[in-house]
Amino acid sequence: MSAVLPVIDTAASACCSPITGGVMDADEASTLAATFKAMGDPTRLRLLSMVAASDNGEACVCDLNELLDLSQGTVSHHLGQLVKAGLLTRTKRGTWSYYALVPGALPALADTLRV
Amino acid sequence: MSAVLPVIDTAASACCSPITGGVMDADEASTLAATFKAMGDPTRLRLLSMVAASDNGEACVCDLNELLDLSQGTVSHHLGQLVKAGLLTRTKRGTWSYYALVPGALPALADTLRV
DNA sequence: CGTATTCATTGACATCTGTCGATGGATTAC
DNA sequence: GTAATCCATCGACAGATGTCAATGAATACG
Repeated sequence: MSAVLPVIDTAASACCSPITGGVMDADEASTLAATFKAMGDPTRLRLLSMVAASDNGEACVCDLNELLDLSQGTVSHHLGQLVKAGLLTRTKRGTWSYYALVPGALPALADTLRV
Repeated sequence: MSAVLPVIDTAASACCSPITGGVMDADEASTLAATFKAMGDPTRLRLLSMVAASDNGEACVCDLNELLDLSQGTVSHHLGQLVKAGLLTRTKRGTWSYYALVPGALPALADTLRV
């Protein structure tokens, strides 16, 4: 039987060659580095964990904003970064914006760190 | 005799609570973010892969410097960042500095990304 | 309608970061 | 000892980044 590979077509999925799988070329390194860079900020890491921990796996900015001692504009900026990095999705319902983890994005990133 | 210092209190060893394991507090987020930040640069990612791919799992700056189109000072700077982040070790033998992966550092980081 | 709420975007600002060239210390080779 | 090699560190600089306050667009509510 052949293995079925779930295809996740995000920025995160593009960086799947493990770090320890030989010398990386510049392009691959840039792509993967962009994702790690998005996670290289405490606020964004907390946002990720808050989204992951919220009910239904999604949270709106109003909830996130209260827990962080930052202006609304700053939080929105960080959320935008995470979306751009392919780690979060944004869904607008009415006045609210709901953010959720991109399925498989974090595990795909974890795979690049496997030995 | 000098005192024995067996404790490796690096950033990598401290970040073991998974991102999806509940809302992270600020301290934990800062510690983990520092490690991801160190990996958020293409050059440093390439350096990691080059060290991992080299014989005996270690490489000297002279080798690394040739493959990257950067000045020696810049490469040394990046290597210092990776050491500071707890991802590489530095061993000086004679005139040469050899860098190697900190055992378990990358897998520990991968664990923080598990769902 | 008008007002309030939610949130992305903009402009401004201080700080951090990546890069280089130069310097200097340590070690090896002659 | 002198010269050469290896490499960390320093000073400088342009560009990126995190933050805020203010603005504006879209929607909901009266």
